[in-house]
Amino acid sequence: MTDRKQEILAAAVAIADELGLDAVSMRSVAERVGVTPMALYPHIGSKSALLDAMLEHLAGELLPAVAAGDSWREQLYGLAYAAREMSRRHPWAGILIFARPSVAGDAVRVTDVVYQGLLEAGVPEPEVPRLERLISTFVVGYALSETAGRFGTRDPRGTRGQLPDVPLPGHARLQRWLEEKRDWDEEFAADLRDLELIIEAKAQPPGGDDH
Amino acid sequence: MTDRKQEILAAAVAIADELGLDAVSMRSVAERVGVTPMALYPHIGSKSALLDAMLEHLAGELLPAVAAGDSWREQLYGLAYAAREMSRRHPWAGILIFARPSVAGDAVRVTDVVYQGLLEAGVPEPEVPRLERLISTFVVGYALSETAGRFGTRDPRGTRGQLPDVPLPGHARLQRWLEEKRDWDEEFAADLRDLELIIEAKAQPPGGDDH
DNA sequence: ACCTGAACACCGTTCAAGT
DNA sequence: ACCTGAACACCGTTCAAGT
Repeated sequence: MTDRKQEILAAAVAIADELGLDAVSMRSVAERVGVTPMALYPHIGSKSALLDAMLEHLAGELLPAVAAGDSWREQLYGLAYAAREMSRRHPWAGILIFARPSVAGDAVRVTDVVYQGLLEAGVPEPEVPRLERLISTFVVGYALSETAGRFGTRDPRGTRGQLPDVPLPGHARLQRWLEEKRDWDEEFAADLRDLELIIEAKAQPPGGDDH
Repeated sequence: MTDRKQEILAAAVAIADELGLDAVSMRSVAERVGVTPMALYPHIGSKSALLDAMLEHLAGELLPAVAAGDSWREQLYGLAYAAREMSRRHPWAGILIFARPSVAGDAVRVTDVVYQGLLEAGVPEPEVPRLERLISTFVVGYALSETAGRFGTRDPRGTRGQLPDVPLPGHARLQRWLEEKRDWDEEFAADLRDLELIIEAKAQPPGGDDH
């Protein structure tokens, strides 16, 4: 990656962090770099390619969090928390991950760490890719729901929602818990523990000869 | 909702279905309705409000799938499959659901059905809202991953991915399974069964006095 | 090799004007 | 009450031209 491309990418990430992904335009990035919009094209190809590069940058940020951790539990929890923190640093991460089919080099390495963790946990080989997708879908979805505000106003008496004029027996019965302020850190941790239940249910003792 | 607003909404949905969400512009919608772009504003307020109306329309499409089903299992499975089918009818659904904080009237009713199902399954009341978010996050995330192609090229030898020059022990060990063609219907069903494990682990017998 | 400037076909939205 | 037309400040991208 050339210096110029690096510079363009950094400008795009900075703009997305500060003003949101919609504010990333060839024109705004060019202005930040100090150049004409058309000067970007030889370096990054197109707006679409720029977004792909931003996506790959995210995977690169995630990789360092992957090295540490002895047990598969530490590895997978560490990665999940790192992904969520990344989503808070870069609130546009979730949208990009879901909206763009990506197999960037570093993203594959992150996936590989999850594969290794699940294998170590004793998940049978044919089940591992599916469970990786299940877990990553949830983790990215959760992070995105947080940053996009999907979880924000589920109480129908919230600012934007008006109660439909039909009975809501579920909400009525849960009223007490719906009024409580949620701790999203705690909820994420509880969700991961629940997903661990699935892993443990699949896990088999590691063959006849235990090490 | 006035006839005109109905007509505008239908035009927007049709354009999104045919040409993608990005093709939905005030100008393209207006043209389809047979009117000037500015004529839309008194009826729908803004582009953002139009997207909110599209989101609410999705919840309205989901509601009929909710009525049927006797057991909580039938209800929750039925709803999950209906959501996935809706996402195939309207590939823009997932993006909109994740990107926009929504508590439309009908969306709350869908959530209420999930609450009722989880309560009936015996999940303790304080856990129900969290599990609803866990499940809905996964279901919408899965549907979006499918339509956006996130699952498409996870094999690093895929069309777009080039293998990084680092070893990938997980991929290496799973090579046989990664080469297999996936059945996404089957995978979704298997994922739902796994999530049911979580529900069952939380479930308690329905109190001392059985109804 | 790298950048510029003008141009094209698009956006959402405001505002004054028409009927 | 409902719609139009011109205008403003934006988009991504192409193409010919400059150094």
